[in-house]
Amino acid sequence: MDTPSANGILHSGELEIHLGEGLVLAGGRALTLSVREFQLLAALVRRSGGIVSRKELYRAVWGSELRAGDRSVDVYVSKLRGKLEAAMPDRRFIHTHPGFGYRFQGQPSRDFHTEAVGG
Amino acid sequence: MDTPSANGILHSGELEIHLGEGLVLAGGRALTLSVREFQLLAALVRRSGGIVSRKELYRAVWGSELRAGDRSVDVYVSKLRGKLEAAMPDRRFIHTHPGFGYRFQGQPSRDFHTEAVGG
DNA sequence: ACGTCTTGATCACGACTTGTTAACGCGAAC
DNA sequence: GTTCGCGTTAACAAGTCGTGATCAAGACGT
Repeated sequence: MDTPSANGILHSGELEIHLGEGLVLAGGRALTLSVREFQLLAALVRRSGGIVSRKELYRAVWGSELRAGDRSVDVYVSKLRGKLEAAMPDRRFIHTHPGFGYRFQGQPSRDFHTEAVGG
Repeated sequence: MDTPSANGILHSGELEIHLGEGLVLAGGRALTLSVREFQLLAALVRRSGGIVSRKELYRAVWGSELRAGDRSVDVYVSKLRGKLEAAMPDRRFIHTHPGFGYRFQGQPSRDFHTEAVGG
């Protein structure tokens, strides 16, 4: 599911992230992301399947230490979700793990109690 | 069945506990546990197969002494059972030993006089 | 059988965390 | 100068957590 590929392209499910160019293709369509949005997505996808804490995400994207009360990560996760969802409705890529952080999942998982995957 | 710390990942049967991230995979799927639920599970799995008393569990998870009448451990065992059972029905991981405490068992055991797992 | 203590399960409520949107200032492009 | 998008902070909404209370069910000795 997750190809860390040599050439600088991350694949995860139907997402294709061209690291060098800042380009993201979702199911073939190009997304328009700001620099921060892009970096945040890249940071999450690099650790696809794992939970990444806000501290780590902040370090990875902003390059400094997360200060108490700073909600930037949450705001950008929200924006990112909006754009991903616009491109691919009925897919949820970024999952919240309260108290721990966020987790990116490229493949939909045969989820045990929800997942109304239409037809 | 039980691999103590390869790199911060506990395996027990079909459970995979990533200690650093707070991530639990049950049969490949990610569970969403609260911090306490996660720590409780980790404390039980660390002593997989052995009985862990409420006192010990409380110390391990809450970091202080269990006070008389405090039912927190029981409540969280119940929550944990619920989530584990949702992920893997017809498996029972956490066993009660009345008067002693709780015991985690990763593998289903073909036990000689108990375990009527009605099929 | 009975009574008693332990454990299972659920609820309500306050505290806290996370989601989301809007306002503001800034700098770039025109 | 005006317009535009971006990034930050603030504000409010929505959701989650953890605790103690409560009642049902189970274990255990007599």
